[in-house]
Amino acid sequence: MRFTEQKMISILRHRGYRLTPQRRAVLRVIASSHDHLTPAAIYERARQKYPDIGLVTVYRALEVLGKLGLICEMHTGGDCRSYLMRRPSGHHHHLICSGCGEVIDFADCDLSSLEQRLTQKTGFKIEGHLLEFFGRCRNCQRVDSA
Amino acid sequence: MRFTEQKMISILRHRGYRLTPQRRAVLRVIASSHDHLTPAAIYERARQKYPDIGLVTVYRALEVLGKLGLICEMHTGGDCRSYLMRRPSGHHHHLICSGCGEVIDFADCDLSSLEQRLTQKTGFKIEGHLLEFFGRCRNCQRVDSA
DNA sequence: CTGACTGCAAATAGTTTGCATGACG
DNA sequence: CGTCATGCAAACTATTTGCAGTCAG
Repeated sequence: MRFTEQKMISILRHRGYRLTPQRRAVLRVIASSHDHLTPAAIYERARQKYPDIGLVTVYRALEVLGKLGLICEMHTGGDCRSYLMRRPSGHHHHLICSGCGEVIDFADCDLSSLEQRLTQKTGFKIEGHLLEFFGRCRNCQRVDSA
Repeated sequence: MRFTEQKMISILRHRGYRLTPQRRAVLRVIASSHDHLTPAAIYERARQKYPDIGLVTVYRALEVLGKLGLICEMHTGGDCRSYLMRRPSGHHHHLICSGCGEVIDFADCDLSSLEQRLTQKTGFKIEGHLLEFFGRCRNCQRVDSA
């Protein structure tokens, strides 16, 4: 379901972008994390493998990766900063642990009956939706009750 | 379903906050708009009724109103800035027109079966969710096809 | 080679804070 | 009248842009 590093690299090349060590570093950080990361967090981690990378480059890499559909933004309930994570292909949603930040993707949402009802009631032509669940993962539940 | 201005004022007082002309202005702007507004937009509109208000005051008023549960944040799909609008009581969701920004609230979402499935599959204890629909309102559909 | 990419520094945008003054209750 | 609230300016954080040098292809 997830993009492999190789796959990502080939998509990058195929669309005429260059593969630089910096982009590879950003790619790896995102691909190897289950959490949603801020640009700053990605920068910090990328620096461990590639100390000379600049924060600006991280921003620019994220922009490119976003354009290619390899990563996507997160919308957490609390503050509204944009978080990012790797992206399986196509339509999907997130289940986010409020304890550790782990993110699980899922795709099987059935909102069609709700959508129909809303369309009838409002006359809106519905084109998309955003659905995210918040909760505690198994680990954090254990910690909670300890 | 929506809070009246009177109701809002009484809640404000009841919780020990003062009713100032600035807060009243912010309250009115939000209460009288069907769109989601940025702090800056609220500031601009409030200024028409109360020219001396400062942007900082708008931020602080929004903080208070948020604390009281009279307004809530919006999460649009596109950029991640926090938008705000008046709030009916309790749990609800938004249907947002991508054309004009009109927002319609609704509360009748049934996600319990999906929630159960996710809980079983992942072990997460689900505590909440964020659901928003995007589309075109009747008016904007008309404009689109013109 | 050469145009795309990087890194620095500086600019910009959005939001928060410190503090003296003002006004709600 | 005593606080709480306001408004200004300045601080801060997050992100974007300009530009000269660098490197992937």
